Amino acid sequence: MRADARRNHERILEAARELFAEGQHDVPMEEIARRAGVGVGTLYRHFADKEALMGDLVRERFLVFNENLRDALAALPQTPAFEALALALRQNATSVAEDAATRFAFMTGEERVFAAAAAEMDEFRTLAAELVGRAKECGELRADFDAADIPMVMCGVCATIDRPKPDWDWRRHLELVLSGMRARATG
Amino acid sequence: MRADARRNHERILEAARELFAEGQHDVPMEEIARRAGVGVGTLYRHFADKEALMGDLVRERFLVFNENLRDALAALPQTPAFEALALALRQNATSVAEDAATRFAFMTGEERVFAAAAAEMDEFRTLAAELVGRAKECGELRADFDAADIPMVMCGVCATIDRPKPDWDWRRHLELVLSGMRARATG
DNA sequence: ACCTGAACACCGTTCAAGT
DNA sequence: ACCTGAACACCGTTCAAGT
Repeated sequence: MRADARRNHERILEAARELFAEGQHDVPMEEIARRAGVGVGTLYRHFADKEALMGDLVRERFLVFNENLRDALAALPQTPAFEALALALRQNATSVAEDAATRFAFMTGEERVFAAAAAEMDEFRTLAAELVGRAKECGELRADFDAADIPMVMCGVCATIDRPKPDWDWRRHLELVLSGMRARATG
Repeated sequence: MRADARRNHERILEAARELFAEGQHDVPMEEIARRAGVGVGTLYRHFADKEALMGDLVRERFLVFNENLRDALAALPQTPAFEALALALRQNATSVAEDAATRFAFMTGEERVFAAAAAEMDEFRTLAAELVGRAKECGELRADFDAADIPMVMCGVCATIDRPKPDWDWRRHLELVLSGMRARATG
């Protein structure tokens, strides 16, 4: 790939992140191209369509998620496994809250958006399963919790993050879910 | 309103429900009009725009939610308050799961969609507050749970309902949340 | 009063022409 | 190889003409 092409690729992603961050709910491809300083044709040369562009944003976000999960695993066993898991989920939610582009992609994205991040999502599942296993072993996480429940509950918290209301607070939502995950004290 | 106009109004809502139920993610206004047997102009005579149409679908769904909450209140005190609340939430989630049109409206709707159902949502909040109060009184619901958390967690479960994945199960999600809501046994 | 559908606007996507 | 932007397709919405 030529140097100018690579630069354009980066500029397009950056322009998308900027425009979504500026608050409009959706952003036209035309506008993303203009902000990136390229023609629409160039945008479509780099990304098959809008879903592919959003897929790349999702992919980058999963790289961050996975780093948070790896940090959590690295903190074991000094940190109790449930607390390490809870911290990683709080970090992931915060990272989504700060990135309007990914949030839009998560909420409106069809299958093809997530297909672009399949490898990273696989790694996410593997790391989550490891962490969930460790937290169950020490009896801090309820025994019937499944690793696949992690993406599911995160999806729920994301929905709250994405539609802020005066009397909603996604941190409360997450803490409530964490509380449901925590094992009850055994008699 | 003339009889034929009233019939058209009903037909349009019915057509929208049908088409969304048939599985496409979104449905063009043109297609809704055709299915209802009217011109697009007529559709726009009955509903200011697409959001207003979806708002009416949301409004009807809230009528069902409120009925479920009233049933729960009527079952007190024979039924324990927390169980009555849990049943109502399960019924509401099931009703959303069976209505693709409302689900789409909930997930993609902007403020204006919910504005159309403002009165019904107010009643929902009132009923939910009453039920939450009763469940706290008997110590079955955790004391720091707020009535406003009900719509918030339901929004999270809706997100799971709306994007089914092979290893996700919205009923599990709801039960997990309910488990987080339940008061811990006091020492 | 209410209905109709051609026409317009907006935005995702393509492609012939350029460097 | 890569870039450009005019052109096309699709869909939400309007409005002049009809009953």
